[in-house]
Amino acid sequence: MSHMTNESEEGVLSKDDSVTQLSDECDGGREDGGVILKKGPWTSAEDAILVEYVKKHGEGNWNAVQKHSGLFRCGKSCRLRWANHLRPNLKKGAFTADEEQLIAELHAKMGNKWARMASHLPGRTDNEIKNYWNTRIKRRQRAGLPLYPPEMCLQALQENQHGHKDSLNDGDRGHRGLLQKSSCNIPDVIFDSLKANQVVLPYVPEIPDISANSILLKGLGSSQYCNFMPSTFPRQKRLRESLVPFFGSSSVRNGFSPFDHFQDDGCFKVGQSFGLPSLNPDPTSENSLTFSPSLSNGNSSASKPTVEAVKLELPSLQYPETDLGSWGTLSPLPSLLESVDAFIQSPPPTSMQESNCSSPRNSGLLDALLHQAKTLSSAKNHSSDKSSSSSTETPGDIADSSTLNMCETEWEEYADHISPFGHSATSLFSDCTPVSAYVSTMDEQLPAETLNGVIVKSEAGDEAWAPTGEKPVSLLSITRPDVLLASNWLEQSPGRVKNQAFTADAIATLFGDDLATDYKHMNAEASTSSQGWGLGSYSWNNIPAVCQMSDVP
DNA sequence: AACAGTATCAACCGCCAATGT
DNA sequence: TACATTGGCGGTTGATACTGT
Repeated sequence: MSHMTNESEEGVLSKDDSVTQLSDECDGGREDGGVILKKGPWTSAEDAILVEYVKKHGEGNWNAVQKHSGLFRCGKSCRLRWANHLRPNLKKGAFTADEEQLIAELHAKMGNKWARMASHLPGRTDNEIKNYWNTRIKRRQRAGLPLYPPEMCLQALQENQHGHKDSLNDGDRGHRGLLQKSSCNIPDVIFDSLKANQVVLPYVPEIPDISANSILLKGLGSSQYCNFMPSTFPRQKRLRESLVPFFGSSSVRNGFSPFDHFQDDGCFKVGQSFGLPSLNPDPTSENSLTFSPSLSNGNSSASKPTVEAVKLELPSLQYPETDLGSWGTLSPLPSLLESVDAFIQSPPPTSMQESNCSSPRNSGLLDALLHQAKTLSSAKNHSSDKSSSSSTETPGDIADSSTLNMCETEWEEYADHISPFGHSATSLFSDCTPVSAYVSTMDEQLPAETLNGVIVKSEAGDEAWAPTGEKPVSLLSITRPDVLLASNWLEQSPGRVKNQAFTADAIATLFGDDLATDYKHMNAEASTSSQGWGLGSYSWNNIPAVCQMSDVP
């Protein structure tokens, strides 16, 4: 008959444990094999029993502990107790500065892989590291400090740039391989999956697997402190948000964009980790863009009244070890920007080969919107121009165009103006919307600038909680992959001239003729620019935030 | 001193993959 | 091959300690 042995009878239960014992007797431990297993804090006597058992029988076979040692603990509990508290060589006490830095470094590379991180920290347990990260580091971020020390980011990226593998990486190659898939290459994974779903389903309402979501969030540098996109936002609204970029036009004129750092998620994370500012359109200064020292007063997690905070994983510098060098160079800022620019102009071929329609790099929401706009434009002009875009393609553009067309075809199947990726894709991008938690140091370098008279409209749902004394800031993002990829897509297209005209029509349809005119004009300039950057950025500079998907018929 | 809010820590839970039967 | 068991992992929760009012 099952029973819960009174530890006092065995000399196990101490006075201090009486409450626990009573509690266990009340709601009971888990009954397992006729024995009610104890839960709650371990007593020293239990520890002694477990230690003795492990000395005799070694680790493992934890379920046998209960059977053979008289401990009324489940095997899992025994293993956990041993691993976290009883095993030899455990290092207790606060983390040293070196350990803290190492944790940050490891987290930057691994994300929430606590066990793997623990393997690099002798004497430390995954639980310790996890708790540490969830408390001290978060607090650090709330205080406005960069999550990852800049010097660490710099070092790590420089090492990657030179193909150097430090001891940290050596022990984790297998995982690194995985990371390469789950970090910068995550979008491919996710969107491959999404595409697969699309084959079966006409509409993918959600990514069912939270892990996929979290992976993408990791990869795209989301942060629970940098993100306040409500997960329950109406799809349409979220899609609209995902399509409303906020590029400062100064980025074109000056040849420098504060968001050049963010041309891919890895680079974004670099920037984020460096405490680079986020661009927060200030709804109160209608046409201006301001760099806000957002979320820097430590209250970011307190959320805001109107927007449900989405609990997400902390950002990570999960860059692909081998690819990063070609993706971006982290060195003093100008070099970084140059590298990113270089990437923008010459994205790694592998990314195009490996990714497909489902990859946000050459497809995604912006493509979909553009296509939609094109369709509208075509209808508006009573001319079917659908084949024209493909007709301008050159053989070298097959890959891009095919994937684009593929997406367009699929996109057409979604008559509700929802992303072909469904809510998930939208929300994924939305959820990845970074709102920097770091104090801007670039306010003076990059003064606020108008958006060509376009009124920035901020809705309640667009508003994120802002630090005390500040007004809610819009979440409209400048680091959106869809924006970035759109820039790429437009830039790379050999049939760009026609596409530009075509796109201009689309923009005219969506946003008005003025913008389209500006668009064409700027494209003419951009096409001669060695920067090769103006097209995407300018076009998105001028898309008014007031445009809503709901406006699109 | 009392109370509330927050931080910290230990432990549990559910899921999943590997392994065994 | 199917099912059960085991171990590992990450997320979450609850108790306690700490701090500020």
